Amino acid sequence: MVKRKKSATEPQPGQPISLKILGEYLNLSPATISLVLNNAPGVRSIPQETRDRVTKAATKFDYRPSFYARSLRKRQTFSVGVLVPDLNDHYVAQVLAGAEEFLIEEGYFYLTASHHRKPDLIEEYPRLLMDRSVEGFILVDTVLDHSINLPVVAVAGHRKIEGVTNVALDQRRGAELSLRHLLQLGHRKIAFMRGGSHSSDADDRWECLMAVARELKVEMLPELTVQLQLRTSTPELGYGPANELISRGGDFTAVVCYNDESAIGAIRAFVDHGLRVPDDISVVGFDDMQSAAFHNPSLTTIRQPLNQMGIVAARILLQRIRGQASFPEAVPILPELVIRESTSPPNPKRGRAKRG
Amino acid sequence: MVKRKKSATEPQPGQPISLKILGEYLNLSPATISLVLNNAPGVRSIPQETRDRVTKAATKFDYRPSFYARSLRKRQTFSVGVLVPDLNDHYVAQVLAGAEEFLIEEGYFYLTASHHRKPDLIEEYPRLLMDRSVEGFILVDTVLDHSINLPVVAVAGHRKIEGVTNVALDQRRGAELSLRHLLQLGHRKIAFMRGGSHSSDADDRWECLMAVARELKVEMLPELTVQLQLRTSTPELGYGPANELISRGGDFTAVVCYNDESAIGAIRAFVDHGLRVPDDISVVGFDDMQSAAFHNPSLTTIRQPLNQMGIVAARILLQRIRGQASFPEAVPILPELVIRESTSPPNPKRGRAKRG
DNA sequence: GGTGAGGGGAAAACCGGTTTTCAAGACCGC
DNA sequence: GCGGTCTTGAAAACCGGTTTTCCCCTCACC
Repeated sequence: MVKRKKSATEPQPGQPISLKILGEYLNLSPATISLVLNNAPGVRSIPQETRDRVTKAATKFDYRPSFYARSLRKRQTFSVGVLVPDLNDHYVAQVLAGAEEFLIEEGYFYLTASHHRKPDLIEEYPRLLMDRSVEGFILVDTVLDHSINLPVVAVAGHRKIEGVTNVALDQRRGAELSLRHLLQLGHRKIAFMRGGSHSSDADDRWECLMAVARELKVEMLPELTVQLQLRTSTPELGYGPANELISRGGDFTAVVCYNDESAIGAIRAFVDHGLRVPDDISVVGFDDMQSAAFHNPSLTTIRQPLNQMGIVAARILLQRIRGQASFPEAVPILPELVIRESTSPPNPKRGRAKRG
Repeated sequence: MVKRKKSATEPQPGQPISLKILGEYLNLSPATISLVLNNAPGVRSIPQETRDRVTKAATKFDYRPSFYARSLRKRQTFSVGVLVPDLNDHYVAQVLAGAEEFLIEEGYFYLTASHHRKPDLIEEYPRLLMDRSVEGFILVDTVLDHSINLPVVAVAGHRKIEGVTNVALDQRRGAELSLRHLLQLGHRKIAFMRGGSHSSDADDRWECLMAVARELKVEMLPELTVQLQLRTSTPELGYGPANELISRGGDFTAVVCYNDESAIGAIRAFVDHGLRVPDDISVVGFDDMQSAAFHNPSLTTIRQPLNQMGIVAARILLQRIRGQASFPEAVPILPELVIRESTSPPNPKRGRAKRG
């Protein structure tokens, strides 16, 4: 009776199982096992019985291929890089959550890098991530100043750069929604906040506001416009600028804020000056962040489907990575008006008196 | 005259540069180049002139070693896994931002997975991340139910599990701060919110509250306590429970909320019932999230140094990964009381009338 | 002139997979 | 009894590094 050579080695439990170990146990070559487990073409020639032995052993020892070894050979890492200004930002977090959802579903993970809007980091992080062989990038509210030799999808407006697909809100429609709403309520004296120049949506949104204001014959007075300066993602963003508006003594009954964060800061500033929102001043935000409905007063705002935008960004990125022929050059997203408590008709009794 | 063999190949620009390519260009073996670039011991024998040629060529062609190849051989990936319930959560985002700061400084990147508190994902993600050879885990507000064969550091309380280091707030002190503050203001009828059972801090915080309440002789009446149910990270978390408190008709002048998010929801609920904060009801939050100071009213709360906790977590994790002999079993963090507008002495004129 | 030491660098093994090539034996037809 | 095809699976090359081993050459010393 000829015994089949006995398994040389029963793998030690607790040790990581490699193909070689498995091969020794099964008296098969690593190559064969790889073929079977991947159901590769060419596995055809391997009889069912052997295949079963292989899969059974793999299950038994909970064989888990080394991702790094596999990636090295296949030149695919199933990971992407994500560049954000700061994780502590509603906009960023919501977009990221959406993107993650889609990526994980597709077997991708992502490496995050927060650049805090520092130019040197915006320059450096893409390189570091490329060193780690990410297959593409998602940019959230981040403007790149050089092009990258990989697929890139940007959420929030972006200058046209070769190879960057934009997932951008239809800012023009956003401007229409907020201005029309205020006009309908009866407001005519409207103040405006322009986003900081570092924010990638700021310029586009501003231009759309100007264009729509012109069409709707709303005046944008210089003394009633302020630009955000801070790079924080807290309501402080709008607190100072709102104070500035007040101290200029301008006459206005409503403010169109850059986003919800700054709107909350602005409301705080108004309250601190004894003004009531919306009775004395109506405030319109932008984004509809999760707490907007619970603020006091709750915010009237322009909703961006941020989660959805993250999903879309991830989907397009993977399409591009997979080299699918057609992907959109830019994907427009439609905002909605959400009416809550922070806007109301202007109070006729209370024209804001000029001060100083 | 014997010519040195001419460089066989000038690398094509645009092509990734490998050691082999560089070797052909320099007429050196890949091994030699690796030695030089890493300044490995044994490089001693290589003359300065050769070294210079190597470094110069590496710079010239911007040689960037393949991270995957290197990791494969060195069995080090310089990456860690981060498990969080949801990116859309102030607590999580702040801790994460802190951790990232430290990790990147040390050359580490991290892979994030949001499990949304689903048990199957909490089970699955660690495996997926280990497949990708993370060297350790940071858990944020996440309770693991099985131990992991890698260093793990948890932020927010965690059951004692083998191999998990806790970076946990001193909840007892937090309880003291909030209760003492309310007592000092004159409150005696205090309502309490207990965190949802899924939140890893909830039980610990609750027990500390009970203990401290007993010591300070504050009654915790069953009809004045509610437990959070939702798994969201929006103020809605506290909105329902606060309504519940009101509809029970209990008599209370202050509420200790589980966190700021629920406090904001609670305030909203009170306002919706025509109650004023703090005039009718004082509200204490927990966390001191970034917008707490800008809410209306601004929140009195117990501040957790979340950013710092993230940094500490990352530092300890790296210590453990590097096998440094001593690392703390658990790291206590001290909270602070931040007094703002949402608390004030109770209004003697207004005992909350029972309804129903 | 033989030997030993040191300088310089190539060669090879390795990490753990994937993929292509190739060989041994069985079976087949003539 | 001999070439040809089919099965089956091993062997080898490869991905791009790191690390150990080893070899050759020169020079000094005896």
